[in-house]
Amino acid sequence: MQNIEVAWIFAELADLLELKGEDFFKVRAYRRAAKTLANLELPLVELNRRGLIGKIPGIGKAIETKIKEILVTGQLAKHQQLLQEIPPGVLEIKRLPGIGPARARVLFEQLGIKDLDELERAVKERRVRNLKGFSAKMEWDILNGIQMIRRRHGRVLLSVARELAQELIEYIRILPGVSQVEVTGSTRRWRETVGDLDLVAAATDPEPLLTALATHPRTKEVIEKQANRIRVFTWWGLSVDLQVVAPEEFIPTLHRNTGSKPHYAKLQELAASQGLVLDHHGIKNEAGEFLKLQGEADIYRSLGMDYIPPELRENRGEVEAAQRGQLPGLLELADIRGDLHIHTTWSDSAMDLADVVQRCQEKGYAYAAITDHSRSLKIANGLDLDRLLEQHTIIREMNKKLEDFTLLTGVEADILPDASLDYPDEVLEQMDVVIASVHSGFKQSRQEITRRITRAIENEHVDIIGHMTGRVLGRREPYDVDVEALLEMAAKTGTILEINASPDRLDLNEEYAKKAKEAGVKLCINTDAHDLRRLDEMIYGVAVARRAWLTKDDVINTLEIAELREVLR
DNA sequence: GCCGTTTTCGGCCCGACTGTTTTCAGTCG
Repeated sequence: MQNIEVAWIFAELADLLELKGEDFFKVRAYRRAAKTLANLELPLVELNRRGLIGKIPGIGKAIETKIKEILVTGQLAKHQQLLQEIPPGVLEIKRLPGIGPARARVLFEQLGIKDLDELERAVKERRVRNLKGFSAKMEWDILNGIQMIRRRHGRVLLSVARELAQELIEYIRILPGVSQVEVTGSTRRWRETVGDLDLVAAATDPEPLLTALATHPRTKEVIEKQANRIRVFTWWGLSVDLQVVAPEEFIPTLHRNTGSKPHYAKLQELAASQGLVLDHHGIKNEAGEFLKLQGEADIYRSLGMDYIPPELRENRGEVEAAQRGQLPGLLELADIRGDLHIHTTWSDSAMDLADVVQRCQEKGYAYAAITDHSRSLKIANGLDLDRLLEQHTIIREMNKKLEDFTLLTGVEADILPDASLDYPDEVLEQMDVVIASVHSGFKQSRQEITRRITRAIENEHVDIIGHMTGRVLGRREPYDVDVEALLEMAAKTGTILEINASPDRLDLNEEYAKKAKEAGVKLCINTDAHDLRRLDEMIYGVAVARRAWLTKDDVINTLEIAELREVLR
Protein backbone atom coordinates (compact mmCIF):
# COMPACT_ATOMS: atom_id res chain seq x y z
CA MET A 1 0.00 0.00 0.00
CA GLN A 2 1.40 3.32 -1.02
CA ASN A 3 0.59 6.47 0.95
CA ILE A 4 -1.26 7.92 -2.00
CA GLU A 5 -3.57 4.91 -2.12
CA VAL A 6 -4.38 5.16 1.58
CA ALA A 7 -5.01 8.87 1.02
CA TRP A 8 -7.41 8.12 -1.85
CA ILE A 9 -9.49 5.90 0.43
CA PHE A 10 -9.86 8.68 3.00
CA ALA A 11 -10.61 11.29 0.35
CA GLU A 12 -13.33 9.09 -1.09
CA LEU A 13 -14.61 8.30 2.39
CA ALA A 14 -14.92 12.04 2.97
CA ASP A 15 -16.90 12.45 -0.27
CA LEU A 16 -19.18 9.54 0.56
CA LEU A 17 -19.90 10.84 4.06
CA GLU A 18 -20.54 14.29 2.64
CA LEU A 19 -23.07 12.78 0.25
CA LYS A 20 -24.77 11.17 3.18
CA GLY A 21 -25.01 14.56 4.84
CA GLU A 22 -22.53 13.73 7.60
CA ASP A 23 -21.23 16.49 9.87
CA PHE A 24 -19.09 18.89 7.84
CA PHE A 25 -16.25 18.95 10.35
CA LYS A 26 -15.94 15.20 10.34
CA VAL A 27 -15.81 15.26 6.54
CA ARG A 28 -13.16 17.93 6.67
CA ALA A 29 -11.13 15.94 9.19
CA TYR A 30 -10.98 13.00 6.74
CA ARG A 31 -10.21 15.27 3.86
CA ARG A 32 -7.37 16.93 5.75
CA ALA A 33 -6.04 13.55 6.78
CA ALA A 34 -6.08 12.43 3.13
CA LYS A 35 -4.08 15.46 2.10
CA THR A 36 -1.59 14.98 4.91
CA LEU A 37 -1.11 11.30 4.12
CA ALA A 38 -0.62 11.97 0.41
CA ASN A 39 2.25 14.30 1.18
CA LEU A 40 4.08 12.40 3.90
CA GLU A 41 7.80 12.04 3.47
CA LEU A 42 7.98 8.43 4.67
CA PRO A 43 5.87 5.41 3.71
CA LEU A 44 3.04 4.71 6.16
CA VAL A 45 4.23 1.12 6.46
CA GLU A 46 7.49 2.46 7.83
CA LEU A 47 5.81 4.97 10.15
CA ASN A 48 3.56 2.19 11.42
CA ARG A 49 6.56 0.01 12.17
CA ARG A 50 8.01 2.82 14.25
CA GLY A 51 4.69 3.47 15.97
CA LEU A 52 4.54 7.04 14.68
CA ILE A 53 1.19 7.13 12.88
CA GLY A 54 -0.64 8.72 15.81
CA LYS A 55 2.00 11.44 15.87
CA ILE A 56 1.05 12.75 12.43
CA PRO A 57 -0.80 16.06 12.79
CA GLY A 58 -4.50 15.66 12.04
CA ILE A 59 -4.41 11.92 12.67
CA GLY A 60 -6.15 10.97 15.92
CA LYS A 61 -7.17 7.68 17.44
CA ALA A 62 -10.00 6.94 15.01
CA ILE A 63 -8.09 7.62 11.79
CA GLU A 64 -5.00 5.87 13.13
CA THR A 65 -7.06 2.71 13.66
CA LYS A 66 -8.44 3.01 10.15
CA ILE A 67 -4.99 3.47 8.62
CA LYS A 68 -3.80 0.32 10.35
CA GLU A 69 -6.83 -1.54 9.07
CA ILE A 70 -5.97 -0.44 5.53
CA LEU A 71 -2.32 -1.41 5.90
CA VAL A 72 -3.27 -4.88 7.13
CA THR A 73 -6.29 -5.71 4.96
CA GLY A 74 -5.73 -3.46 1.96
CA GLN A 75 -9.12 -1.84 2.41
CA LEU A 76 -11.39 -0.09 4.87
CA ALA A 77 -14.65 -1.77 5.87
CA LYS A 78 -16.46 1.50 6.47
CA HIS A 79 -15.44 2.74 3.03
CA GLN A 80 -16.54 -0.48 1.35
CA GLN A 81 -19.86 -0.40 3.14
CA LEU A 82 -20.57 3.17 2.02
CA LEU A 83 -19.72 2.22 -1.54
CA GLN A 84 -22.50 -0.36 -1.32
CA GLU A 85 -24.95 2.36 -0.36
CA ILE A 86 -23.79 5.04 -2.78
CA PRO A 87 -22.84 4.06 -6.36
CA PRO A 88 -19.40 5.34 -7.44
CA GLY A 89 -21.05 7.23 -10.31
CA VAL A 90 -22.67 9.54 -7.80
CA LEU A 91 -19.19 10.60 -6.67
CA GLU A 92 -18.43 11.56 -10.24
CA ILE A 93 -21.63 13.60 -10.44
CA LYS A 94 -20.61 15.43 -7.28
CA ARG A 95 -17.43 16.52 -9.03
CA LEU A 96 -19.28 18.36 -11.77
CA PRO A 97 -18.87 22.12 -11.51
CA GLY A 98 -21.93 23.56 -9.81
CA ILE A 99 -22.92 20.22 -8.32
CA GLY A 100 -22.00 19.57 -4.74
CA PRO A 101 -23.06 16.94 -2.25
CA ALA A 102 -26.55 18.36 -1.79
CA ARG A 103 -27.50 18.43 -5.45
CA ALA A 104 -25.87 15.08 -6.17
CA ARG A 105 -27.96 13.63 -3.36
CA VAL A 106 -31.17 15.13 -4.74
CA LEU A 107 -30.42 13.65 -8.15
CA PHE A 108 -29.75 10.24 -6.66
CA GLU A 109 -32.64 10.16 -4.22
CA GLN A 110 -35.36 11.77 -6.30
CA LEU A 111 -34.50 10.62 -9.82
CA GLY A 112 -32.41 7.58 -8.97
CA ILE A 113 -29.52 8.94 -11.08
CA LYS A 114 -26.44 6.84 -10.46
CA ASP A 115 -23.92 7.98 -13.06
CA LEU A 116 -23.08 10.58 -15.69
CA ASP A 117 -24.87 8.71 -18.50
CA GLU A 118 -28.13 8.63 -16.56
CA LEU A 119 -27.70 12.28 -15.66
CA GLU A 120 -27.12 13.24 -19.27
CA ARG A 121 -30.28 11.40 -20.30
CA ALA A 122 -32.32 13.09 -17.56
CA VAL A 123 -31.01 16.51 -18.56
CA LYS A 124 -31.87 15.92 -22.20
CA GLU A 125 -35.36 14.89 -21.17
CA ARG A 126 -35.57 18.10 -19.12
CA ARG A 127 -36.30 16.21 -15.94
CA VAL A 128 -33.65 17.97 -13.90
CA ARG A 129 -34.63 21.63 -14.20
CA ASN A 130 -37.72 21.25 -12.05
CA LEU A 131 -35.94 19.70 -9.10
CA LYS A 132 -35.47 21.85 -6.03
CA GLY A 133 -32.16 23.70 -6.32
CA PHE A 134 -31.86 23.23 -10.11
CA SER A 135 -32.70 25.36 -13.12
CA ALA A 136 -32.71 25.31 -16.89
CA LYS A 137 -29.36 27.09 -16.98
CA MET A 138 -27.93 24.54 -14.63
CA GLU A 139 -28.91 21.77 -17.05
CA TRP A 140 -26.74 23.50 -19.62
CA ASP A 141 -23.84 23.73 -17.16
CA ILE A 142 -24.25 20.06 -16.33
CA LEU A 143 -23.92 19.06 -19.98
CA ASN A 144 -20.75 21.15 -20.28
CA GLY A 145 -19.36 19.56 -17.14
CA ILE A 146 -20.10 16.08 -18.45
CA GLN A 147 -18.26 16.96 -21.67
CA MET A 148 -15.24 18.10 -19.67
CA ILE A 149 -15.14 14.87 -17.67
CA ARG A 150 -15.59 12.76 -20.82
CA ARG A 151 -12.69 14.57 -22.49
CA ARG A 152 -10.46 13.74 -19.56
CA HIS A 153 -11.79 10.24 -19.24
CA GLY A 154 -9.11 7.65 -18.95
CA ARG A 155 -6.38 10.26 -18.83
CA VAL A 156 -4.44 11.00 -15.67
CA LEU A 157 -2.05 13.73 -14.68
CA LEU A 158 1.53 13.27 -15.83
CA SER A 159 2.69 13.22 -12.21
CA VAL A 160 0.50 10.19 -11.45
CA ALA A 161 1.76 8.38 -14.54
CA ARG A 162 5.38 9.11 -13.70
CA GLU A 163 5.00 7.97 -10.13
CA LEU A 164 3.46 4.68 -11.24
CA ALA A 165 6.07 4.30 -13.98
CA GLN A 166 8.89 4.76 -11.52
CA GLU A 167 7.51 2.15 -9.16
CA LEU A 168 6.99 -0.41 -11.92
CA ILE A 169 10.38 0.25 -13.49
CA GLU A 170 12.17 -0.28 -10.20
CA TYR A 171 10.23 -3.48 -9.75
CA ILE A 172 10.94 -4.85 -13.21
CA ARG A 173 14.58 -3.74 -13.33
CA ILE A 174 15.67 -6.19 -10.64
CA LEU A 175 13.97 -9.21 -12.19
CA PRO A 176 16.38 -11.88 -13.47
CA GLY A 177 17.47 -11.49 -17.08
CA VAL A 178 16.42 -7.84 -17.39
CA SER A 179 19.09 -5.59 -18.85
CA GLN A 180 17.07 -2.40 -19.42
CA VAL A 181 13.62 -1.01 -18.78
CA GLU A 182 12.24 2.41 -19.60
CA VAL A 183 9.00 4.33 -19.83
CA THR A 184 8.07 5.44 -23.35
CA GLY A 185 5.11 7.17 -25.01
CA SER A 186 3.63 10.44 -23.88
CA THR A 187 4.94 9.95 -20.35
CA ARG A 188 8.49 10.04 -21.65
CA ARG A 189 7.64 13.06 -23.77
CA TRP A 190 6.29 14.72 -20.60
CA ARG A 191 2.84 15.48 -22.00
CA GLU A 192 0.61 17.09 -19.39
CA THR A 193 -1.82 14.16 -19.21
CA VAL A 194 -1.34 10.51 -20.02
CA GLY A 195 -3.79 7.97 -21.44
CA ASP A 196 -1.78 4.76 -21.11
CA LEU A 197 1.53 4.01 -19.55
CA ASP A 198 3.90 2.32 -22.00
CA LEU A 199 6.94 0.46 -20.78
CA VAL A 200 9.60 -1.36 -22.75
CA ALA A 201 12.09 -3.81 -21.29
CA ALA A 202 15.01 -5.74 -22.68
CA ALA A 203 15.26 -9.33 -21.52
CA THR A 204 16.10 -12.70 -22.94
CA ASP A 205 12.95 -14.36 -21.62
CA PRO A 206 9.79 -12.21 -21.51
CA GLU A 207 7.67 -14.57 -19.45
CA PRO A 208 8.92 -13.71 -15.92
CA LEU A 209 8.40 -10.00 -16.63
CA LEU A 210 4.88 -10.46 -17.97
CA THR A 211 3.94 -12.61 -14.98
CA ALA A 212 5.48 -10.10 -12.61
CA LEU A 213 3.35 -7.27 -13.97
CA ALA A 214 0.23 -9.44 -14.08
CA THR A 215 0.57 -10.21 -10.39
CA HIS A 216 1.83 -6.81 -9.26
CA PRO A 217 -0.22 -5.26 -6.44
CA ARG A 218 -1.07 -2.25 -8.62
CA THR A 219 -2.64 -4.51 -11.25
CA LYS A 220 -6.41 -4.83 -11.09
CA GLU A 221 -6.90 -7.04 -14.14
CA VAL A 222 -5.04 -8.35 -17.14
CA ILE A 223 -6.59 -7.03 -20.33
CA GLU A 224 -4.47 -8.80 -22.89
CA LYS A 225 -1.43 -11.02 -22.93
CA GLN A 226 0.75 -12.10 -25.83
CA ALA A 227 4.11 -13.80 -26.08
CA ASN A 228 6.17 -10.68 -25.50
CA ARG A 229 3.72 -8.09 -24.24
CA ILE A 230 1.03 -7.61 -21.69
CA ARG A 231 -1.59 -4.98 -21.09
CA VAL A 232 -3.04 -4.57 -17.62
CA PHE A 233 -5.45 -2.18 -15.97
CA THR A 234 -4.23 -0.82 -12.65
CA TRP A 235 -6.00 0.30 -9.49
CA TRP A 236 -4.72 3.78 -10.29
CA GLY A 237 -7.14 3.99 -13.23
CA LEU A 238 -4.36 3.81 -15.79
CA SER A 239 -3.66 0.91 -18.11
CA VAL A 240 -0.07 -0.20 -18.47
CA ASP A 241 1.44 -1.79 -21.54
CA LEU A 242 4.71 -3.66 -21.14
CA GLN A 243 6.60 -4.85 -24.16
CA VAL A 244 9.62 -7.10 -23.78
CA VAL A 245 12.20 -7.18 -26.56
CA ALA A 246 15.61 -8.67 -27.21
CA PRO A 247 18.45 -6.44 -25.96
CA GLU A 248 19.52 -5.44 -29.49
CA GLU A 249 16.00 -4.17 -30.24
CA PHE A 250 15.67 -2.13 -27.05
CA ILE A 251 16.90 1.20 -28.42
CA PRO A 252 14.85 1.17 -31.66
CA THR A 253 11.73 0.01 -29.79
CA LEU A 254 12.18 2.62 -27.07
CA HIS A 255 12.55 5.20 -29.80
CA ARG A 256 9.52 4.07 -31.81
CA ASN A 257 7.26 3.70 -28.77
CA THR A 258 8.23 7.12 -27.46
CA GLY A 259 6.71 8.66 -30.58
CA SER A 260 4.98 10.85 -31.16
CA LYS A 261 3.48 9.03 -34.12
CA PRO A 262 3.76 12.04 -36.48
CA HIS A 263 7.35 12.62 -35.39
CA TYR A 264 8.27 8.99 -35.97
CA ALA A 265 6.46 8.89 -39.31
CA LYS A 266 8.43 11.91 -40.39
CA LEU A 267 11.70 10.20 -39.49
CA GLN A 268 10.66 7.06 -41.36
CA GLU A 269 9.89 9.14 -44.41
CA LEU A 270 13.22 10.85 -44.16
CA ALA A 271 14.99 7.51 -43.75
CA ALA A 272 13.28 6.17 -46.85
CA SER A 273 14.39 9.18 -48.85
CA GLN A 274 17.98 8.31 -47.88
CA GLY A 275 17.60 4.66 -48.84
CA LEU A 276 17.33 3.55 -45.22
CA VAL A 277 14.63 1.64 -43.38
CA LEU A 278 13.72 2.79 -39.85
CA ASP A 279 11.53 0.57 -37.71
CA HIS A 280 11.48 -1.08 -34.30
CA HIS A 281 14.24 -3.46 -35.37
CA GLY A 282 16.60 -0.58 -35.98
CA ILE A 283 17.98 1.19 -39.03
CA LYS A 284 18.82 -0.89 -42.08
CA ASN A 285 20.89 0.37 -45.00
CA GLU A 286 20.41 -0.48 -48.66
CA ALA A 287 22.61 -3.52 -48.27
CA GLY A 288 20.19 -4.82 -45.65
CA GLU A 289 22.69 -4.36 -42.81
CA PHE A 290 21.58 -2.98 -39.45
CA LEU A 291 23.52 0.01 -38.22
CA LYS A 292 24.95 -0.33 -34.75
CA LEU A 293 22.98 1.75 -32.21
CA GLN A 294 24.40 2.67 -28.82
CA GLY A 295 21.58 5.02 -28.06
CA GLU A 296 18.82 7.06 -29.63
CA ALA A 297 21.30 9.74 -30.61
CA ASP A 298 22.73 7.30 -33.14
CA ILE A 299 19.37 7.07 -34.87
CA TYR A 300 19.21 10.82 -35.33
CA ARG A 301 22.86 10.98 -36.35
CA SER A 302 22.32 8.29 -38.98
CA LEU A 303 19.55 10.40 -40.44
CA GLY A 304 21.84 13.41 -40.58
CA MET A 305 20.51 15.50 -37.77
CA ASP A 306 21.09 16.47 -34.15
CA TYR A 307 19.62 14.47 -31.33
CA ILE A 308 16.04 15.48 -30.55
CA PRO A 309 15.02 15.18 -26.87
CA PRO A 310 11.71 13.35 -26.24
CA GLU A 311 9.92 16.54 -25.14
CA LEU A 312 10.31 18.01 -28.63
CA ARG A 313 9.15 14.98 -30.60
CA GLU A 314 5.78 16.33 -31.67
CA ASN A 315 6.41 17.13 -35.33
CA ARG A 316 6.29 20.85 -34.69
CA GLY A 317 9.33 21.71 -36.73
CA GLU A 318 11.86 19.94 -34.53
CA VAL A 319 13.06 17.63 -37.32
CA GLU A 320 13.82 20.54 -39.64
CA ALA A 321 15.53 22.43 -36.84
CA ALA A 322 17.63 19.39 -35.96
CA GLN A 323 18.65 19.02 -39.60
CA ARG A 324 19.84 22.60 -39.63
CA GLY A 325 21.56 22.16 -36.29
CA GLN A 326 19.30 24.82 -34.83
CA LEU A 327 17.51 23.07 -31.99
CA PRO A 328 17.44 25.20 -28.86
CA GLY A 329 19.62 24.18 -25.92
CA LEU A 330 16.70 23.31 -23.70
CA LEU A 331 16.35 24.42 -20.11
CA GLU A 332 17.41 21.81 -17.54
CA LEU A 333 16.17 21.31 -14.00
CA ALA A 334 19.73 21.95 -12.82
CA ASP A 335 19.56 25.45 -14.33
CA ILE A 336 16.89 26.46 -11.81
CA ARG A 337 18.41 28.51 -9.01
CA GLY A 338 15.34 29.19 -6.91
CA ASP A 339 11.59 29.06 -6.48
CA LEU A 340 9.69 32.34 -6.39
CA HIS A 341 6.18 31.22 -5.46
CA ILE A 342 5.95 29.46 -2.11
CA HIS A 343 3.30 29.50 0.62
CA THR A 344 3.86 29.01 4.34
CA THR A 345 1.90 28.44 7.53
CA TRP A 346 1.35 32.21 7.60
CA SER A 347 -1.44 31.59 5.09
CA ASP A 348 -2.65 28.14 4.01
CA SER A 349 0.46 26.00 3.72
CA ALA A 350 1.93 23.27 5.88
CA MET A 351 5.52 24.59 5.79
CA ASP A 352 6.99 27.19 8.05
CA LEU A 353 9.73 29.57 6.97
CA ALA A 354 12.53 27.42 8.37
CA ASP A 355 11.20 24.34 6.52
CA VAL A 356 11.24 26.23 3.26
CA VAL A 357 14.77 27.48 3.73
CA GLN A 358 16.11 24.09 4.71
CA ARG A 359 14.49 22.24 1.83
CA CYS A 360 15.42 24.83 -0.75
CA GLN A 361 19.01 24.76 0.44
CA GLU A 362 19.00 20.98 0.22
CA LYS A 363 17.84 21.33 -3.37
CA GLY A 364 20.84 23.49 -4.07
CA TYR A 365 18.84 26.64 -4.68
CA ALA A 366 20.43 30.03 -4.14
CA TYR A 367 17.18 31.76 -3.25
CA ALA A 368 13.47 31.41 -2.61
CA ALA A 369 10.63 33.89 -2.30
CA ILE A 370 7.87 33.64 0.27
CA THR A 371 4.66 34.65 -1.43
CA ASP A 372 1.72 33.97 0.83
CA HIS A 373 -1.86 34.82 -0.02
CA SER A 374 -3.13 38.36 0.32
CA ARG A 375 -5.79 39.65 2.67
CA SER A 376 -8.87 39.16 0.51
CA LEU A 377 -8.37 35.44 0.24
CA LYS A 378 -9.94 34.78 3.60
CA ILE A 379 -10.30 31.05 3.16
CA ALA A 380 -6.56 30.76 2.69
CA ASN A 381 -5.92 32.90 5.79
CA GLY A 382 -4.57 35.69 3.58
CA LEU A 383 -2.26 38.13 5.36
CA ASP A 384 -3.61 41.48 6.42
CA LEU A 385 -1.23 44.40 6.27
CA ASP A 386 0.10 44.02 9.80
CA ARG A 387 0.87 40.34 9.45
CA LEU A 388 2.42 40.86 6.04
CA LEU A 389 4.81 43.48 7.35
CA GLU A 390 5.57 41.37 10.41
CA GLN A 391 6.40 38.42 8.20
CA HIS A 392 8.69 40.52 6.07
CA THR A 393 10.52 41.77 9.15
CA ILE A 394 11.07 38.18 10.26
CA ILE A 395 12.27 37.18 6.79
CA ARG A 396 14.78 40.02 6.71
CA GLU A 397 16.07 38.96 10.12
CA MET A 398 16.38 35.33 9.02
CA ASN A 399 18.16 36.45 5.92
CA LYS A 400 20.96 38.06 7.89
CA LYS A 401 21.86 34.68 9.37
CA LEU A 402 21.79 32.77 6.09
CA GLU A 403 24.91 32.05 4.12
CA ASP A 404 24.89 31.58 0.37
CA PHE A 405 21.14 31.68 0.36
CA THR A 406 18.67 34.52 0.04
CA LEU A 407 15.12 34.43 1.32
CA LEU A 408 13.11 37.02 -0.54
CA THR A 409 10.07 38.85 0.77
CA GLY A 410 6.97 38.78 -1.34
CA VAL A 411 3.28 38.16 -1.68
CA GLU A 412 0.79 36.59 -4.05
CA ALA A 413 -1.56 39.53 -4.30
CA ASP A 414 -5.08 38.93 -5.52
CA ILE A 415 -6.19 40.76 -8.61
CA LEU A 416 -9.62 41.69 -7.31
CA PRO A 417 -12.78 41.60 -9.45
CA ASP A 418 -12.62 45.39 -9.84
CA ALA A 419 -9.08 45.05 -11.29
CA SER A 420 -7.38 46.58 -8.28
CA LEU A 421 -4.69 44.75 -6.34
CA ASP A 422 -5.17 43.61 -2.79
CA TYR A 423 -2.59 46.04 -1.30
CA PRO A 424 -1.74 49.63 -2.12
CA ASP A 425 1.29 50.43 -4.27
CA GLU A 426 3.26 51.78 -1.30
CA VAL A 427 3.15 48.34 0.26
CA LEU A 428 3.91 46.39 -2.91
CA GLU A 429 6.83 48.66 -3.59
CA GLN A 430 8.62 47.54 -0.44
CA MET A 431 8.93 43.85 -1.19
CA ASP A 432 11.24 41.81 -3.34
CA VAL A 433 8.72 39.77 -5.34
CA VAL A 434 5.12 40.65 -6.13
CA ILE A 435 3.08 37.96 -7.85
CA ALA A 436 -0.38 39.02 -8.96
CA SER A 437 -3.00 36.31 -9.49
CA VAL A 438 -6.71 35.92 -10.05
CA HIS A 439 -8.51 33.86 -7.40
CA SER A 440 -12.06 35.13 -7.78
CA GLY A 441 -14.58 36.30 -10.33
CA PHE A 442 -13.69 33.53 -12.79
CA LYS A 443 -16.95 33.94 -14.61
CA GLN A 444 -16.44 37.52 -15.65
CA SER A 445 -16.57 38.29 -19.35
CA ARG A 446 -13.49 37.94 -21.55
CA GLN A 447 -13.25 41.69 -21.72
CA GLU A 448 -13.42 42.17 -17.95
CA ILE A 449 -10.90 39.47 -17.05
CA THR A 450 -8.50 40.60 -19.76
CA ARG A 451 -8.78 44.14 -18.48
CA ARG A 452 -8.19 43.04 -14.89
CA ILE A 453 -4.99 41.19 -15.72
CA THR A 454 -3.87 43.96 -18.06
CA ARG A 455 -4.14 46.41 -15.19
CA ALA A 456 -2.01 44.12 -13.03
CA ILE A 457 0.57 43.79 -15.79
CA GLU A 458 0.70 47.55 -16.12
CA ASN A 459 1.33 48.04 -12.40
CA GLU A 460 5.03 48.76 -12.09
CA HIS A 461 5.24 46.97 -8.74
CA VAL A 462 3.96 43.68 -10.10
CA ASP A 463 6.84 41.42 -11.06
CA ILE A 464 5.08 38.21 -12.05
CA ILE A 465 1.59 37.19 -13.12
CA GLY A 466 0.72 33.87 -11.45
CA HIS A 467 -1.12 30.99 -13.18
CA MET A 468 -2.50 33.36 -15.76
CA THR A 469 -5.32 31.31 -17.30
CA GLY A 470 -6.56 29.77 -14.06
CA ARG A 471 -7.17 26.28 -15.38
CA VAL A 472 -7.08 23.22 -13.18
CA LEU A 473 -6.68 20.11 -15.30
CA GLY A 474 -9.80 17.98 -15.35
CA ARG A 475 -11.55 20.24 -12.86
CA ARG A 476 -11.76 23.79 -14.11
CA GLU A 477 -11.52 25.23 -17.58
CA PRO A 478 -9.31 28.29 -18.03
CA TYR A 479 -11.21 31.51 -17.64
CA ASP A 480 -12.15 33.31 -20.80
CA VAL A 481 -9.21 35.63 -21.38
CA ASP A 482 -7.35 37.08 -24.34
CA VAL A 483 -3.93 35.57 -23.72
CA GLU A 484 -2.38 36.98 -26.88
CA ALA A 485 -3.27 40.53 -25.82
CA LEU A 486 -1.79 39.89 -22.38
CA LEU A 487 1.44 38.52 -23.86
CA GLU A 488 1.79 41.65 -25.92
CA MET A 489 1.21 43.85 -22.88
CA ALA A 490 3.65 41.84 -20.75
CA ALA A 491 6.29 42.19 -23.45
CA LYS A 492 5.76 45.92 -23.43
CA THR A 493 6.02 46.34 -19.64
CA GLY A 494 8.65 43.67 -19.03
CA THR A 495 6.30 41.81 -16.71
CA ILE A 496 7.26 38.19 -16.14
CA LEU A 497 4.75 35.41 -16.64
CA GLU A 498 4.68 32.33 -14.48
CA ILE A 499 4.77 28.74 -15.56
CA ASN A 500 3.05 27.24 -12.55
CA ALA A 501 4.63 23.83 -12.07
CA SER A 502 1.83 22.26 -10.07
CA PRO A 503 0.95 19.18 -12.15
CA ASP A 504 -2.77 19.99 -12.14
CA ARG A 505 -2.14 23.57 -13.31
CA LEU A 506 0.84 23.76 -15.68
CA ASP A 507 -0.25 27.29 -16.39
CA LEU A 508 0.92 28.88 -18.68
CA ASN A 509 0.71 25.72 -20.76
CA GLU A 510 3.33 24.80 -23.35
CA GLU A 511 1.50 26.51 -26.20
CA TYR A 512 1.28 29.86 -24.42
CA ALA A 513 4.75 29.55 -22.95
CA LYS A 514 6.08 29.22 -26.50
CA LYS A 515 4.06 32.18 -27.69
CA ALA A 516 5.29 34.17 -24.70
CA LYS A 517 8.86 33.53 -25.69
CA GLU A 518 8.10 34.49 -29.28
CA ALA A 519 6.49 37.70 -28.03
CA GLY A 520 9.65 38.51 -26.09
CA VAL A 521 8.26 37.79 -22.62
CA LYS A 522 10.42 36.29 -19.87
CA LEU A 523 9.07 33.43 -17.81
CA CYS A 524 9.50 32.20 -14.28
CA ILE A 525 8.88 28.60 -13.23
CA ASN A 526 7.40 28.28 -9.76
CA THR A 527 5.95 25.42 -7.74
CA ASP A 528 3.32 27.39 -5.79
CA ALA A 529 4.04 24.75 -3.14
CA HIS A 530 1.92 24.43 -0.02
CA ASP A 531 3.93 21.59 1.48
CA LEU A 532 7.48 20.27 1.36
CA ARG A 533 6.95 17.46 -1.09
CA ARG A 534 5.43 19.77 -3.61
CA LEU A 535 8.58 21.86 -3.74
CA ASP A 536 9.81 18.89 -5.79
CA GLU A 537 7.32 19.59 -8.57
CA MET A 538 9.61 22.11 -10.24
CA ILE A 539 10.48 19.38 -12.76
CA TYR A 540 6.95 19.50 -14.21
CA GLY A 541 7.26 23.21 -14.89
CA VAL A 542 10.65 22.63 -16.46
CA ALA A 543 9.01 20.00 -18.68
CA VAL A 544 6.46 22.56 -19.89
CA ALA A 545 9.31 24.94 -20.65
CA ARG A 546 11.22 22.27 -22.56
CA ARG A 547 8.15 21.34 -24.58
CA ALA A 548 7.81 25.06 -25.31
CA TRP A 549 11.38 25.13 -26.66
CA LEU A 550 12.57 27.41 -23.87
CA THR A 551 16.22 27.84 -22.97
CA LYS A 552 17.89 28.97 -19.80
CA ASP A 553 17.86 32.55 -21.07
CA ASP A 554 14.07 32.62 -21.28
CA VAL A 555 13.56 31.83 -17.60
CA ILE A 556 14.46 34.33 -14.89
CA ASN A 557 14.84 31.93 -11.99
CA THR A 558 17.93 30.54 -13.63
CA LEU A 559 19.71 33.79 -12.80
CA GLU A 560 22.04 34.26 -9.87
CA ILE A 561 20.62 36.40 -7.08
CA ALA A 562 22.29 39.66 -8.07
CA GLU A 563 21.02 39.46 -11.64
CA LEU A 564 17.62 38.33 -10.45
CA ARG A 565 17.34 41.33 -8.16
CA GLU A 566 18.20 43.51 -11.10
CA VAL A 567 15.37 42.00 -13.16
CA LEU A 568 12.88 42.31 -10.30
CA ARG A 569 13.88 45.86 -9.60
C1' DG B 1 -12.96 13.40 13.70
C1' DC B 2 -9.26 16.42 15.75
C1' DC B 3 -7.54 19.29 19.24
C1' DG B 4 -6.18 21.92 23.77
C1' DT B 5 -0.07 27.46 27.58
C1' DT B 6 -7.90 30.04 28.40
C1' DT B 7 -11.37 24.61 26.96
C1' DT B 8 -11.20 16.75 27.54
C1' DC B 9 -16.22 19.92 25.49
C1' DG B 10 -17.04 22.82 22.17
C1' DG B 11 -14.91 24.89 19.03
C1' DC B 12 -13.30 23.99 14.12
C1' DC B 13 -10.21 29.51 8.13
C1' DC B 14 -14.72 33.22 5.55
C1' DG B 15 -17.30 35.51 2.29
C1' DA B 16 -18.91 36.15 -2.54
C1' DC B 17 -21.60 34.53 -6.08
C1' DT B 18 -25.51 32.11 -8.14
C1' DG B 19 -30.10 31.38 -9.37
C1' DT B 20 -34.07 32.47 -7.90
C1' DT B 21 -38.92 29.18 -4.55
C1' DT B 22 -37.16 37.37 -3.65
C1' DT B 23 -34.56 35.09 1.05
C1' DC B 24 -31.32 31.81 1.22
C1' DA B 25 -29.27 27.18 0.42
C1' DG B 26 -25.73 25.50 -2.23
C1' DT B 27 -21.29 25.94 -4.27
C1' DC B 28 -16.80 27.67 -4.72
C1' DG B 29 -12.15 29.26 -3.75
